[in-house]
Amino acid sequence: MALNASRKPVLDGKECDMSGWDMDNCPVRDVLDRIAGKWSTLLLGALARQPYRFGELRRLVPDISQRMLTQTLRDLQRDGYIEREVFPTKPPSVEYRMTDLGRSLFEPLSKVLLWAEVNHPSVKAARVKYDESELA
Amino acid sequence: MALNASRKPVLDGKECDMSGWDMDNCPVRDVLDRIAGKWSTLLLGALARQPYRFGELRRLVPDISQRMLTQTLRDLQRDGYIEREVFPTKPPSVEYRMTDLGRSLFEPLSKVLLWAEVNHPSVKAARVKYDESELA
DNA sequence: GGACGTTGGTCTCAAAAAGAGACTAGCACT
DNA sequence: AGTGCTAGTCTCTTTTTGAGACCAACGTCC
Repeated sequence: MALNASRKPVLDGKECDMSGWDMDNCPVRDVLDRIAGKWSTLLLGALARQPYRFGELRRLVPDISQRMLTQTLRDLQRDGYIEREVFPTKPPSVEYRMTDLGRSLFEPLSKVLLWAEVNHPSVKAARVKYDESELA
Repeated sequence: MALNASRKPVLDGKECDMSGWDMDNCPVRDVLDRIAGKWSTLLLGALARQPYRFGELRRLVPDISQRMLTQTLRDLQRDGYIEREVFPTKPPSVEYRMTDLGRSLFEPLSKVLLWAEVNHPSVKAARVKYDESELA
């Protein structure tokens, strides 16, 4: 059984030590499952810039359904990342804005978004390579 | 229409300026949609520590189905974050390990994981508060 | 004054994704 | 000979998501 050539942590243990993670009651999963949705990061990114109203967000993210927009906003609100305020205009308008907690989350999250933007070519190249080797 | 009280960017524009995002062909979405899956970050976190075999990962993440484990690993492999190597043992064993690209992604990603761990109490508190105000 | 647009949703139905569990093949161990 | 290990795949059911109609109350246009 000489498989395990290099079994030492790749990252500094202080930065992110998952060894103590309780898989059945994992705080990281509990938090991440919510923000890992298809639309969550997108909406957080938009609201990190400025507050938006429901219809503005719908226009900003054209291929989201109203159903998912409502649901995602509710989820983000429930977890405390955004606030919802109704204005008694006619018809009533609703504004969504980021909370301090949301901004605090978006700080590290924006780093990942930036990574994605920068490394998109590498990922696309990897896909091409994989697909080529697959059809062989 | 005095809704828009504070419409200036919340974060430093240099860090993450989404203003130029093309929603119809967005690199960030293209990359993130893959790693935003329920299991992706968990597997990346595990493989960031050390290489694992299929069965080891299954035992490490008990509530993942074999089907989703296979599929998620394939997706991560296709995007170039992990490598798959088959050893001609009997029965054959398969080892998964992180690539340099994967490690480069996991660096900012681990910051988000850390945030989740640290701020889990705040999120749970926000949920309680929301649920209380809802049933009123 | 009646048709139409606007607001922020909800409701229903269809499609896609995910979960549960049986099944595979070849070999080792008992 | 029976059992278990390996890394999956296949099928079936349940959950999630998407597409689109519908809502009520008001403003505007003609």
